Amino acid sequence: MKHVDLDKLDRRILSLLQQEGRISNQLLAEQVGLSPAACWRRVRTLEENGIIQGYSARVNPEKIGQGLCVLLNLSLQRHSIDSTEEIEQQVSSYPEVLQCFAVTGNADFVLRVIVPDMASYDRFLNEKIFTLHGISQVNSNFALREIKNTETIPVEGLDQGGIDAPKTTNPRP
Amino acid sequence: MKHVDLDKLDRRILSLLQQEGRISNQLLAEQVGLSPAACWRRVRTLEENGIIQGYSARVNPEKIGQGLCVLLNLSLQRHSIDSTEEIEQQVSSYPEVLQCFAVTGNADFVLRVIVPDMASYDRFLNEKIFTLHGISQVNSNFALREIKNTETIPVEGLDQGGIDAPKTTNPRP
DNA sequence: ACTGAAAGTCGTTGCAT
DNA sequence: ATGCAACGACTTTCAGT
Repeated sequence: MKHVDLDKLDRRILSLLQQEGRISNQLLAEQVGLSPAACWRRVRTLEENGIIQGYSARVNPEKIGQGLCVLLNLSLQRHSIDSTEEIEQQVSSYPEVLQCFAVTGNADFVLRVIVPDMASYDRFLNEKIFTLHGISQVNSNFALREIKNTETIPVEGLDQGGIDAPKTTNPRP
Repeated sequence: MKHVDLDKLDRRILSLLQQEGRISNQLLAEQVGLSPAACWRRVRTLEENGIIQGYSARVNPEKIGQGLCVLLNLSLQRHSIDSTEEIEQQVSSYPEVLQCFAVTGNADFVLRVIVPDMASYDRFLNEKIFTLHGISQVNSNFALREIKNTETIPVEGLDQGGIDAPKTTNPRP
């Protein structure tokens, strides 16, 4: 199997740490029902396994003048399908690009771009997108409103996929 | 003006805290060139201003069996344009939906959905999307690869928007 | 607005179960 | 894999500049 199995306590820890990444280990331990030491060791293990990749401050983009969010659909010329790696590296290096996925459908890539305003977006396109080699189409969809924006991966009381019988023993092999 | 002006130190703090949300205040202070107390007060202020909205653990979805990411384009029937609020509330409540934006272009909404596998996505669509009232079109683009995925808002050495003259005084009004 | 020190709190380790 | 206990490190506050 590809992914790690987590017991109820690990999932609770992950859930709490996704909400409150700077919660003290003592409070965390209390809320999951463990001693601080036991809790700390579990967090440690989750970090070492790469399940917890790190911790971040969540910054409100509007409050620092980065209020324009754009979903950019990018298509490549078919003959440049092997120059994608260069494009991907370039795009990754742009701080305005928060997310980039290679996708099925009409476009080859979907990017989420964040900039202060339209003038900045215009500059971004002209300087950083239109200059890429092998681009065939660029389509910008502007975010009118943000309904939901979280990085909280579901871990608790949740569809675990597959059709496995529920496990009652050996929670952490 | 809508957004808050930050000086170089605040921007450095934001940058560091976005990368290492659990860095100790001492190290942070050291890296920005302040005393721990001064640094701590600035962080405090950034939190109180809502510039720092909170802290999160970054969880690797693949490692916990949430390996399928889908960009879902949702269109509404034109006559149900005022029942959007109900749809938005429902969609927000789904843990599989990490992001949802109202956008310009062909679709009305773009959602980023995360599930364990295709079977789960099938269930998600049937149980939580197709059951929404007022939907006209649903289009799923599957993420083949994740080129970049960060929530790190650009704050340092960066396009601040507009054409204002550079400020040299009054960094924190 | 910053520094430095004081007091309280917390993270981290080793040991026993 | 857990709990307890102890030490060192840290956060947070307050007076002084």
